[in-house]
Amino acid sequence: MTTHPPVARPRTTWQRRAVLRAIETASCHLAADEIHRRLQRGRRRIGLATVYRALEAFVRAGVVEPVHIGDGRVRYGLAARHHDHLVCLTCGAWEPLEACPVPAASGGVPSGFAVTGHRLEVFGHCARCREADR
Amino acid sequence: MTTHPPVARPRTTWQRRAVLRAIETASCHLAADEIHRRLQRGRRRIGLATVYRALEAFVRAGVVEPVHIGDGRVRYGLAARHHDHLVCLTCGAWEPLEACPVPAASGGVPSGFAVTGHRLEVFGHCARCREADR
DNA sequence: ATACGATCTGAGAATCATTCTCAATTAGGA
DNA sequence: TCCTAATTGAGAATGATTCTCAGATCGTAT
Repeated sequence: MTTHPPVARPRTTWQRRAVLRAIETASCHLAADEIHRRLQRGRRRIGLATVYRALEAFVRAGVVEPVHIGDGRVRYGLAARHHDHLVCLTCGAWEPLEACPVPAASGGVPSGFAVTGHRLEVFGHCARCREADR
Repeated sequence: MTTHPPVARPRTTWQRRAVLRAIETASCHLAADEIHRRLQRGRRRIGLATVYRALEAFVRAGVVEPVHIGDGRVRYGLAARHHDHLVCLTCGAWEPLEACPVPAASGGVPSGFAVTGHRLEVFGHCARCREADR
């Protein structure tokens, strides 16, 4: 038999290309509505629901990675990039951590598990908030 | 001068004690509405908004730690406990990582930043999914 | 113990991100 | 080109979280 499994094959549309391009060219992670707003600047309109659907497809495909920074909305970035962050529990500031403190060979991971990446968030209070708090 | 800074000093109320106790006695992370539901079982009623406010206060105080697992709601656990996880990108399985691969002295953190904790998520594909995928 | 002011609470409305609905459009293989 | 399933847009629906405000309560000073 030649029939392939009933798996949905994603289509290539200008909308999805636009969403991916927006993420690729962004200097930081973008929330869905930010991507949507940026795309409104072009000639053709794109619906917010479409942006969400495209993001869902990319995340499922492993191309894009969702990140929660605690402000109530999800941000998206290329999965290939490295994402470790510093989060201030007082003001909510969220900034990338340059040096990655996670050893390449992650200890404690079961032998059968194939590691493809990781995300580290370091919590605490930033200098500014500690200063203001005293 | 004896006057203390105009910083809000949190009060101890039975509601906050109940919320903290619910988190402490839980076997896993709880979402706000789960905590609320558990507390409804007691004699006295407690409002959902109060649960959220208590959680906010505890998170700000560094006692409780919020965790996003991607289902659209935030879960809470004691900050003292360690929370590193293994996430399978294929089946979505999410399990605690016993050994913590993150060095105690997190490198790359600015000197002014007071670290109170961290969260690590290691992505990949579990043995079971890799087996089923071939 | 009592008084008083600041903080906290409850209930429901309001907000906001995300998902769903459905008719119309479109990608892409035959 | 044709056909069909996948995709889209607009707005409604959903669901988590936050806000509002009057009344209850905590904790310090008296």
